[in-house]
Amino acid sequence: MPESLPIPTASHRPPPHHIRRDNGGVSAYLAALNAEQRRAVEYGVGLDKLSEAGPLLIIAGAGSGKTNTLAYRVAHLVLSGADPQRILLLTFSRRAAEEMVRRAGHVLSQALDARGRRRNAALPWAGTFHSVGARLLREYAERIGLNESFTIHDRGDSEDLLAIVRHELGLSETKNRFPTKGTCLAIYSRTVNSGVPLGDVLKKTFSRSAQWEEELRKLFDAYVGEKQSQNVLDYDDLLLYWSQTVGEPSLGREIGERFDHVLVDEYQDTNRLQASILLGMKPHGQGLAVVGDDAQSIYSFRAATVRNILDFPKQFEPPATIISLERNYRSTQPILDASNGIIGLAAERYTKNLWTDRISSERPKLVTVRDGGEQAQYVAEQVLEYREAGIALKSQAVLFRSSSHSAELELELARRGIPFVKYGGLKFLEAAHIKDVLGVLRWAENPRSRLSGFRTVKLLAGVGSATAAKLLDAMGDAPNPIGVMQNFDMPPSVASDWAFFRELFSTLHAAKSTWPADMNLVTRWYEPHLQRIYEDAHIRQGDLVQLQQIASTYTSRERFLTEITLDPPSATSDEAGMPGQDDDYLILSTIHSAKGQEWIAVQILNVVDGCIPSDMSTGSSEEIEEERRLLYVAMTRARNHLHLIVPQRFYTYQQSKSGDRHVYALLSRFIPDCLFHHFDSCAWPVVEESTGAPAKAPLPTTAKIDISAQVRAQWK
DNA sequence: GCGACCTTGCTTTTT
DNA sequence: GCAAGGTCGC
Repeated sequence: MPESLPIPTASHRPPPHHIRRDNGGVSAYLAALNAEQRRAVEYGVGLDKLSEAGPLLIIAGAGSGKTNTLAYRVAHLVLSGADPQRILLLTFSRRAAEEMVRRAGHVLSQALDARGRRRNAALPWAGTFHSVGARLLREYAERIGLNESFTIHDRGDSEDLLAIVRHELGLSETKNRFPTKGTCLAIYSRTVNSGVPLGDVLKKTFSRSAQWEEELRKLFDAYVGEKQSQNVLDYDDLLLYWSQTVGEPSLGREIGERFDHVLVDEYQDTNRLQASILLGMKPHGQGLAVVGDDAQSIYSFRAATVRNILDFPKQFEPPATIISLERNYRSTQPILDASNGIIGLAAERYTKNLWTDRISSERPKLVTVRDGGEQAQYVAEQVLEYREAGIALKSQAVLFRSSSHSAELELELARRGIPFVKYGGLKFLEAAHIKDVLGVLRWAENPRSRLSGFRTVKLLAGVGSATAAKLLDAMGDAPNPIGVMQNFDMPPSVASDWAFFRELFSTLHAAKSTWPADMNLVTRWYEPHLQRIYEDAHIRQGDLVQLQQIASTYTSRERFLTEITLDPPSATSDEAGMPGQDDDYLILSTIHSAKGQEWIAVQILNVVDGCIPSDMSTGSSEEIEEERRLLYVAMTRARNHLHLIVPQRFYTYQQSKSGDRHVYALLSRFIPDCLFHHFDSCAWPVVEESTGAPAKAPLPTTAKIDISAQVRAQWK
């Protein structure tokens, strides 16, 4: 992963020489903060007992220096005597966690240098809820009835296990239209994360599956039992077990007391389960500080709820102190005006309008192009123009709602030789060959993982589901599963492959810390199977090389397996391997993955109905409101230049039933006429006046036309 | 019981 | 376009 890209709110971050030695006071370096930021940083610090500070809620608008403020607070706490080992810093995404640690470390080391002091500034307890949960659970495993060698299922694994259980319960008959495994997992996950009873979840969010409530309940019960007997946890379990653990008063107190300060970033993206974890550890809110912006809540599909941040203060007695940051240091006023206009039309809104003193005469551009191809060309030319003007590629980003929206642009960039890195939407863990290799390692790590075992033995030519099931049944409840496996009677046709595998497995299982050598053993063993199973083996081989590289950065198999599941590679590059730090490259990113970042120039693709809002998300008004916030998040990433691209027709995956796959598009409903004055509307390329299409209003039609040949080119 | 072949479905965002 | 699921011949 490349070094973090954005320039952190440069306009107010103090350059090093601002940090001066002072006469023992701790706050000289805080002079660069504005009054509200400073209040948030200093809140509760300086009390006799630091941990006596009551809970704090910081409502921070986009670009208001939120992350910096949290980073300064961490640094300020440490400089005021807090022990970095006893600070818990939680974020939703891994990228945000890294950014936070980087900035806090930066502030801290500058301040320490300025005082001629050296201290360990590392923050060992900073990370996502899921990764911190995994760590704590492994540590407390014995005491809460878990086996500490548990492995973690990613979504694909969870779906597969659910499918197996469903089948065993006889719920997979095709005619009865029982929900798919993906839907089952979504229902399960929402129920767990929202803390809402299954019946209500079905009624509210999955009404089409509501008739299956009793069967689903049985399914989930069996699913949970299966996970427990296989010694595996899924993503939701990392939060659920953590929550249950701290819900036990004695354990809650013990774990809560390990941390004097608990700080949470992007609090608007947490769900009820996460909120219950915080409450379990800090029932009175002592030392608890959360930061968020309700206007940027974009993870409700994961059961995140804005209520969490809105109801935070009154969970406590006395209620939490609220500080809001409304000054924006990132964008120019015209960009903010347009963004405020968009969010101003939201049905519900709690934060105030952002303001800035960064004046500019350049309004955001609303650019109408004919189709996806022209959109790609326009964006590429714009990028080059900006680079000519001195804006590095790294300071520019192209954002889109869905990962697939950038396909045409990626081809165009490759054609023009513009290097780029793409964030989000990566399905690394979902590729079959990656799952194969990880499955072998997981089985070795946790021989009771039936799912991994099943997948692994079926790789052998001549072993199908029947033989695999027989083996795993035999291993199932045996006291010594390895022994059962080594003595298992395989059909003669598999004898030699089986012998090879047993040898590999006993090495893996017996080995003491031969990581990452284990990984090489597995890939070498897997190689012939890869060649046999996949026609495009050589392409997949490349992914395995990448996997090996990642593996070599971890100290043990357990660390690797945990981290690769919780933090799979988040970016891809057009070049082989990720570019180095010194290389310049354009950023492509889903809007979700762009959260918390900023760039000098931002272009947003497909600002049309069907993309933003996604037509997958127009079912309820809540969903539509979230899509509106998504556009707001995208727009507020821009510092100086913002382009919204409106292709008049675009390729869609959805219309396949009627055959036509190109549809005319309308400008996103989030930019109605009354907001046009915030934008410069134009058409591109500039057309001859006689045939010129009106720039402002794309054709108001939903008629479909077929230009399938051009479409197919996308897959070449 | 295995595995080659065909059909069907599915296409959002993330831990 | 791709993967999962089902069918059917060996």
